Amino acid sequence: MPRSKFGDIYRDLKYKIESGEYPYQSLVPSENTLVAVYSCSRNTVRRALAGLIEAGYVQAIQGKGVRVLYRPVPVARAPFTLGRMESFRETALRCRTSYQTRVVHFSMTQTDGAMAAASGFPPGADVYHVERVRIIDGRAMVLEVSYFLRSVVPTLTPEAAEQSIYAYLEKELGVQIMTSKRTITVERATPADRLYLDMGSYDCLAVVTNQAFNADGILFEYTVSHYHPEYFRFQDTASRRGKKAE
Amino acid sequence: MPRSKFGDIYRDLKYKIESGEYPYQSLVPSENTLVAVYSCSRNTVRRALAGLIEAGYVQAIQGKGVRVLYRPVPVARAPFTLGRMESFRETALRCRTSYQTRVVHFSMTQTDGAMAAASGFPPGADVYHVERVRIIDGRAMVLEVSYFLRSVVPTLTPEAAEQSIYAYLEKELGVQIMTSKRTITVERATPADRLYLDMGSYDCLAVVTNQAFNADGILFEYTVSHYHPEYFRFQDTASRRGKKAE
DNA sequence: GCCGATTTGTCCGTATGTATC
DNA sequence: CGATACATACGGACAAATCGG
Repeated sequence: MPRSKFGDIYRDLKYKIESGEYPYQSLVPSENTLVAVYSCSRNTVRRALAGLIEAGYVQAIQGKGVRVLYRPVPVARAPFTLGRMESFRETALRCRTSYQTRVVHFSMTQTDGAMAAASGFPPGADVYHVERVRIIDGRAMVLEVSYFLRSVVPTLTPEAAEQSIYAYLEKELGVQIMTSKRTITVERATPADRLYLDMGSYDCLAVVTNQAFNADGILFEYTVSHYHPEYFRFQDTASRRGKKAE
Repeated sequence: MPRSKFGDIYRDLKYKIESGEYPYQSLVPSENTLVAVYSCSRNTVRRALAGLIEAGYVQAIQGKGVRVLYRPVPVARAPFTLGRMESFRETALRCRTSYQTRVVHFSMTQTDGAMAAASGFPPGADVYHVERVRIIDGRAMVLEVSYFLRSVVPTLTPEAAEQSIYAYLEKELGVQIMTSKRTITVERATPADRLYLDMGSYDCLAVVTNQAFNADGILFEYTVSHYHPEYFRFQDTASRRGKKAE
């Protein structure tokens, strides 16, 4: 379902880079060449390139060309990588591992003052409270504590939570995540972490708090994920100019 | 030094959002309105908005408008925040804290096989090897192990490393970081960490590995930073569509 | 439910500036 | 200097989504 031309070009170029057709340190064809290849305007080519730049795949150099910075990641050191906006299920599929979700808590409650301040929910709002353990290759590696706003997510069941909640939200309720704010910190393992995860001798873990907004700009999900250190990895790319020059 | 019109508009809108003129959940003026306000084309307005979307400040909703998602962060919980591309010095200044850098190792060496594989440098390349401890408010909080490619950075001194290396590179050598790839993991503290940092009872820390490319697309810096858990925080925003639709 | 106005999303063409070679 | 390549900016056109009458 190609919904945009620049998206098609983005994916095509990305594939050509990943497959080695445009190797590390080489220059991709010039914008004008790509205009001819894809039969589109320069504007459209530039939008596709902008996506690759943001993804860290290439770097544009004025007057020279667009250089490939992508190199395949050694698989051994990438058991579980964050970076893009994807669900646990998508991540597991991408990594080709067996996965499983266990719901260890499910209830309905209301936000109190402290929780509202931390999450961004309005105080006294009705929310679902779900706690899940993510299991990869038989090892419990993530403990996720989630809250869903009932005014946006009116019905939620432990069964849906056991599967992919996002698939359920999108297909059954028509709720889509449009924007997502994430914060990563390192914190000491709590008793709950030790109870549910195979912490071994580790006493800290990676904590990712996530706020998700739907298409109406309403904050409807607040999730705190506790990752086992050995299964946490986050990748990121930053470019200096060309975007905002702050 | 306003070097681009869309940059000016981006900064102006950002300021208006931060100052509360466009409050949380409100809609900023429509694109056509902004075109009239700033006397520019719609394309230019849209690029400014694209920057705000990527920064997580706003969310565009087709047919409705552009909604403000920004809310000021509680200062108490933000001692030291990564997220943008900035140097230690810039971060310290932004957080209005006293800071200090101690160079604990300085040498010239060559990359061996394992190091080359991890860093991305070519094997056998001449590099500077620098280890620095970052001190904030009297507490040693970051241990940084850096390697600089000598073919790009021909001269480097312990004195320059004690100050801001990036300022030195940019002003003295004309070397600029254009693209930067970052990976965040959580790892067990090493003896070196315990030696230099006030680890207390923590046995893990946040590890940020960084690869920096210059304007020619050459990888010239590889840095591994070990952050004390209490002083590490990373923020991020993701948007679903409008960019690449992968 | 329909229609029209508004608003954002996509795409095109063109022109000019700036950096590299 | 000229040719090439990316950066910025302008203008116009149509599609898709939203909302109100």
